[in-house]
Amino acid sequence: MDYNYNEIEQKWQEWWRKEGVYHVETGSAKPHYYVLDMFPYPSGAGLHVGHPLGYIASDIYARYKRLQGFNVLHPMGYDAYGLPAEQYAIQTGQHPAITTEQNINRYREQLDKIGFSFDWSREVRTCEPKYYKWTQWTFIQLFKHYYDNNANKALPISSLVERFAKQGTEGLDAACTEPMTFTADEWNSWDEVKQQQVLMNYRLAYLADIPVNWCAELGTVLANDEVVNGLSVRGGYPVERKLMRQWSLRITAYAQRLVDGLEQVDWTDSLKEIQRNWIGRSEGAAVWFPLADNKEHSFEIFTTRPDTIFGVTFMVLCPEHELIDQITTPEHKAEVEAYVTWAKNRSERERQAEVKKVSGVFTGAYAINPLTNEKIPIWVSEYVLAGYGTGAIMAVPAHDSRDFAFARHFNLPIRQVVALEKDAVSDPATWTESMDAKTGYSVNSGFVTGMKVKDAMKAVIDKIDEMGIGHKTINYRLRDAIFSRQRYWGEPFPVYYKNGIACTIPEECLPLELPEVSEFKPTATGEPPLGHAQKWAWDEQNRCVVEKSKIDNKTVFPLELSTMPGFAGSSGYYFRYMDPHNDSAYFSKEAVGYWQNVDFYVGGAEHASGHLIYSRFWNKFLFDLGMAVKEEPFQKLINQGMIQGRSNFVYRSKADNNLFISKGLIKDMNDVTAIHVDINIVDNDVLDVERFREWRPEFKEARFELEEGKYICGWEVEKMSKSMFNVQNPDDLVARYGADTLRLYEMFLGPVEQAKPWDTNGIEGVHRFLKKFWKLYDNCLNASMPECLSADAANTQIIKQSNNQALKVLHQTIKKVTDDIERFSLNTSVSTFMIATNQLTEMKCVSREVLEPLVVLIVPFAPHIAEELWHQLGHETSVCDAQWPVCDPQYLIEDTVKYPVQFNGKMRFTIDLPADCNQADVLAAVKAAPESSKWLTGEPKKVIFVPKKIINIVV
RNA sequence: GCUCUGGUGGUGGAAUGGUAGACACGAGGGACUUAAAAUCCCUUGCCCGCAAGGGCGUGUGGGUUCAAGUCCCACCCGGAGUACCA
Repeated sequence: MDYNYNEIEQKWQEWWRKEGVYHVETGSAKPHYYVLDMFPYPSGAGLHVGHPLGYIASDIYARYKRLQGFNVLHPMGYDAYGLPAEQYAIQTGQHPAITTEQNINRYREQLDKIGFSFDWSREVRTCEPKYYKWTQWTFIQLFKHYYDNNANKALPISSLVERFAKQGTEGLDAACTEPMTFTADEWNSWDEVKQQQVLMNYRLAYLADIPVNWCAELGTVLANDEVVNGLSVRGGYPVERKLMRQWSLRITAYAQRLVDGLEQVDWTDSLKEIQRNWIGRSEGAAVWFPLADNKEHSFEIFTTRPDTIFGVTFMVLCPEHELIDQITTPEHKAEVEAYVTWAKNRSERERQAEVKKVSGVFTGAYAINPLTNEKIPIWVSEYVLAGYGTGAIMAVPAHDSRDFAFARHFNLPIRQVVALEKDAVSDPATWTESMDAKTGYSVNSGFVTGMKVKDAMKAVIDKIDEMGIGHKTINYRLRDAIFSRQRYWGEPFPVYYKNGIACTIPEECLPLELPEVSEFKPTATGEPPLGHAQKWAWDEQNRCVVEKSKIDNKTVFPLELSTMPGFAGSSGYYFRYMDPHNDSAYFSKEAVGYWQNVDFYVGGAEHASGHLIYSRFWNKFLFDLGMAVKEEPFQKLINQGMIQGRSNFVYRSKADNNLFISKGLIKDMNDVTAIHVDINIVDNDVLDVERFREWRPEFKEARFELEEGKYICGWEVEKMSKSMFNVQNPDDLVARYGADTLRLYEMFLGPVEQAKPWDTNGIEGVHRFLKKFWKLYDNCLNASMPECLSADAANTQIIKQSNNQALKVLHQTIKKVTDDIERFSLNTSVSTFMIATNQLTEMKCVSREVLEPLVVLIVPFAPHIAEELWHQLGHETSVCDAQWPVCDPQYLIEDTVKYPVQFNGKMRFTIDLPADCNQADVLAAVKAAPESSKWLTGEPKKVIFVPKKIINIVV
């Protein structure tokens, strides 16, 4: 019987569904294991071959764990809110919910064909009210909590209110936007509006004025990558930096815990490094510098190099700094204002793209160095960022490369205060770059001169502390997360405004459902799309959403018009899978108590600094509330590499527009134009010329210069995109080769974690392998298995002997495949299966003792063929519940070792020797070998012998 | 600029300091076939050589080691991310 993959795969997919083979129960005597994929955004383009790469890897692991006896949670869902559906809605009027539903159905169809072991009864969609109810609920909790640095956790706002009423800010150490000090009397004297304003300073979800890219023409805020040269990508309208009142999450309160938590998780060092860099913890000092003209006033700077304070030759403020207006002298006013206006309107992207262009302006004002009493000029420049530290720096051009570039550009003095050796001082005028390293000794530095850099840092901090002008401090580059979007297709905020005060709707009234709108665009007055909703006001008495016309600001109030960003719904979705249908809680105590956290998480590296930070923050907050039981959500994590496209090209003659020249025949690339050609009409770089002529009307009359009867295309690795005609759809491959082949091939392509170009050129080989694998079983199943097992007496000895060899192959395979899965080297396990199959075929193995465990080994990789063969071998229950075979080392023992013999580290020949040889035996054998005479004359200088590995003779 | 990551045959890749190129693809040759498909067998890193054999070889240049694709230093090139982070 032939390997009829289409029939087999369909049959078992249906059977698995019917039998509920992948249904998972919470709470079982078995050990639990949670395998999660980053859920996809269901785009209109459908699934491409890059998505399944990670899903297949995690499915292999999930199935492997199940075969080892674990109760495995392996769910899937959709990150269903997002911009593309909304953009499509604006263009066509089609409701994003409809588009999203269609796309989800398409994704599901594609996923189903690949044979994943997902428990679909646990599916979540972030855009469904019963799901986003809990996103909104979490937001309300964030709103109702603040971060107490002494308790080192989130605490209820109500306890903060009590504290303020009793003792004001006395003894309070809490995360906040602006530091505040007030007494209990002051607090109690304030009206509700003022009190609420103060509380907003502490809430973990808070409103603040944030600079955003505002495009008046589009009536919306744009992301950095939607702005180029100050114009919107869409439409080319002007974009300005504007302060807007936005919801933010005080993720910075958790910065230290986010750094510390990395110690507990099993992630790659590079990923941890990315996160550490993103959080950007840096130790340094805050120092107050008084103004020269008004010594009563001073401003705060942050520096990581307090030891270099004797080398300060100028100060720099960011263009947003509030001090600029006050200190700029009249003669510099015009120039400074012009610069500030220009710099403020530049996007962050622009500022960063032009690193090497130095710009800035002198304010005319001076500060006093508190340690030297020197008068130093104050400049303004965009290289100092408002969002980091205090937005002001002390510039030490000799020891900071950016300060150095600035000083050179504006001819400011440069003074060396650190040297590698105590007397190795040179003239900075001769330098080509600054000396940034934190090594060496302080020079020209008053009381720290001669100290090591590290000691000088400490000495300066102690000194400024003593003088009361500064202190040691820690800064993080992590910023609070802006949580408002001026969009339609997202979670509504459960917030209404009572005389300007933000109030959350009662938790019992959740979810607050996304209202219908007449248009998905912003309103004419620049309000977000929810401004179009007629029924979008909160009736406090009746606790329901009512018509906007009923707003009286007494009992009916306006609702928030912004919606939440994409990361809102994806930050805690892994909890919901544990208990997806719970209507009374986010998830039950029992469910989280059983599953704990995600054991193994697979997803793209592009989420290294976004999703993975937000999720960890979300989890820690829920941990503080006593809901999550683990501080870290994702115990082990791997990133699947990006799949790049492999484009094909045809070459059109510049002299003749209908003539296409095969790649090998082109003499000069300048004579031809390379044109992208659809990879679906190219096979192993050979163009199907007939299909090419049909492909597009302009190629109908195409003529070809062929080499050996073939048109050979060129190729290049590029991004996978429609415009380059290099998109590969998994369905086509499943139809042509079957899901098992696709699964194996995606793994065979290379290490899961590495980026690689997609190329179907090798898929035939994997498909051939499955055919061979099938044949290995088909041969003996046709010959009727039982007879193969119990051969008559005359053959027993022969069968036993060949069986021993086959068992050795089996156990080698068990060992290798198990090890490979454990270290996610899935490409090499596929090779191992190929080797085993070739060897067993050659041995004509017919032993059930060998072939049955082998079927179980391949289940994670190729579940369909495995289930079919399992049943053909006489089983009635699913192979998914079989037992993972265990390697028996007795079959792996080798009697002889093939020793490579090296002379001076160069391999010259090999020699077969008994495994228990010692160095003397091996050396004697080598000396006796005829090949040695060429290399060995006289006694060896030295012999290195590594038992069972190698012998190296130094002559 | 910064961060991460990669660089091995014609291609994808293998090799946990110990025989570089496993396993595949492609290519070439052959068997089977009326033919094709399918299948099977052989060859296939580069150079010299009829061969035996030898030399070279993991981006480049150094270094450590009996031994380096693997470890260290410097550099070159590609990919991804990015918030000039004081």
